[in-house]
This record gives sequence, C-alpha cells and structure tokens, in this order.
Amino acid sequence: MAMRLSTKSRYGVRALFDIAYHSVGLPTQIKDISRRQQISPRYLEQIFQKLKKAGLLGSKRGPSGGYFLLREPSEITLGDIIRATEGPFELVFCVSENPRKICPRKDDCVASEMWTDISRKLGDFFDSISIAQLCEQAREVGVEREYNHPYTYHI
Amino acid sequence: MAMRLSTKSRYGVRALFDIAYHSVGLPTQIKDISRRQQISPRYLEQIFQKLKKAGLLGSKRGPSGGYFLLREPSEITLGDIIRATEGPFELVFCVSENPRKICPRKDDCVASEMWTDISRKLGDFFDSISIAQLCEQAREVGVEREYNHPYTYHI
DNA sequence: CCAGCTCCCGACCCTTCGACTCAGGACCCC
DNA sequence: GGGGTCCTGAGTCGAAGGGTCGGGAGCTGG
Repeated sequence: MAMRLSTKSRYGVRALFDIAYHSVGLPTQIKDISRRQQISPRYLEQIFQKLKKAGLLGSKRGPSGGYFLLREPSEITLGDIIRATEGPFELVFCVSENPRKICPRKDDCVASEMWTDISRKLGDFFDSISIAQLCEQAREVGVEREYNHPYTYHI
Repeated sequence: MAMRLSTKSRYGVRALFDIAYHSVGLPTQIKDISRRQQISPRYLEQIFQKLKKAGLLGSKRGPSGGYFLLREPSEITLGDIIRATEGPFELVFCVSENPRKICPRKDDCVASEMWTDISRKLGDFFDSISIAQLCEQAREVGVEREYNHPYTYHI
C-alpha cells in the first residue's frame, strides 16, 4: 500500500491517452471518453479543469464542442499530468512550500536532503514517459480504435 | 502533494539510521531514539513492531534492553524499510494482490502494464539506497555522535 | 525473588484526504 | 432561443493517516 498514485492522475493519463488515440483532431467530448474509459463523467470534468489550467488541454463549448490536446502527444509526459492533478513531486513535507509543514529539524537532518533528491529523480523519471509512448504500445497490442466522425448518424 | 511517503516510512528510516549511527552494538532504547529524533515514543513502538516482523530489527526486554539491527547497515535499504512499514510498491491498485481492487479493464488497459513496470523500477531504486550511505553522509556533514555508554553516570 | 524497567499487543480516536456527486451558470451553435 | 456542452464551487461519505492509551509479558539488578 505504499505511495499510491491518486485516481485523478491515473484517470488523467488514461483520458489524455484516449484523446490522443481516438481523436482525429476534432474536440473529444467527455461523454465519449467517459464511456470508453469507464470513468464517471462528473469526475472527469473536474480532472479536465486541472489539466486545462496546466495548459495541457483546450476546450470548446456548445454542440460539437469538447476537449483537445494543446501539445503533441510526444510532448505530454506523465510528469506533466501528475503535477497537474496532484501538485509537485514531494515525497516528504519537510521541505515543501507549505510553511506549516516544514520540519524544524530540517537543517541537521541528513534524511531531508535525501528525500528532496529522490523526489527530483522521481519527477525526472515520470517526465521521460510520454503519452505518445502509450499510444505506440496500444497500437502494438492492437487496441481497437474508434474514430470520431464529423457527422452524426441518427439511428 | 503527489505520492507522499507516510510518516511511518520516514520515521522508520530515521530511527534505523539513528541506531546505526549512535549505537556501539548495545541495544538502543526507544526513549533515546525518541529524544534524539523527536518522534513520539508510543508511535515509534508501533513502527518498530513492523520493522521487527520484517526481520530488520531484533529486541531485548527488561532493564538495559532495547532494539538492535539484525543486518549490517549496508544491507538495509530504504526499499526494505518502506515495504516493511507500508507494504509492497504499487503505484496503482489495478494489479494488486487485493482481489477487491483489481481493475476490471486490466486486460485491455495499456496503462496497467505501464504502472506495474514503473512500480518495479521504483522499488529497485529504493533498494539501491542503504542506511550505510545515510551514515556516510551524516559523517561527512559532521552530525554529532552520541555514544551509548555501557555504564550510567548519576549526577 | 521481586520491583521496576523495557518491550509487546491490541484497541481506540481524531482529523485529513481521496473520490465522487450535484446544482446551477456560462457559452455556443444551429 | 433552446438544447447541448463545458465551467464553477460546494457538499458528502468512507477510508486512511497519524497518533494515543491501558494493560500485559519478559528480563535483570539488587
């Protein structure tokens, strides 16, 4: 049960992957992503607002509106997504920006230096993995692709 | 606020470091560690039970009892400690041992494979850092050392 | 041989946080 | 201008984190 990632991060990754994989450039709507990825649409909305603020997503309202990536999939990393949904990588509070949480022993604590060091490495690691890589993998495995058609068919 | 480590892990690391650094082989008592590291003794007790079960610590009761390392500091890694206090490294529930938590989409989810992969790498990374390295660093920085004397001086 | 020291065990408590849900407003397009 | 879509902020519920406590078990020095 150690160091779990929040669902916001996981869903965020899956959602961005979904857009990159299924979209042909048109805005993708929450209800479609929600259906394909089995994520509550209300919750997705909330997550997407964070991703927007982080500059990863753009949006358009009204009929045939939706969300779209603001960068190439190869330029969006897991690190970006996790930082957007959960904040900066800090394994430990000791040296956080939050003044309430700073450890009073910080200065003579060898551990604190180590933790910040590790946190940085962790961030670098996540920054080395892009959404494009996930798409690549999905393609190899043969995940079915669902294209967003510009026209809607009424049955 | 991403992926925070629990205090159990952090305190566990500091406590084991404390024993390795200050002890001359004699059992170290909770009250001393608690004083030097500023950790609630009651809470430390709880953590030490986990470290014992994991085979990292041994103990002796009664007067002049205490806890001692069961391995060389160079053979105790951060990974060992974190696993002992928080369980296995799993960034994500999808593929955990806990059957209740397995993600139903596991099989066709490219992400799940990625998460387990990253979890493994994370564990490997923490296993590459030992308590001995922390001691080394403390020595360099010149952290004061307090020896446990076999005899008590009454003032 | 026993008093007191230390570890041992399990239950308990309180606060915070994660994971959603919801009501209603703002835009947009046809 | 009406229905579809995104936007905003508040509210809820349960779980988990972080810590406390009472009392028992084993040891040992006097």
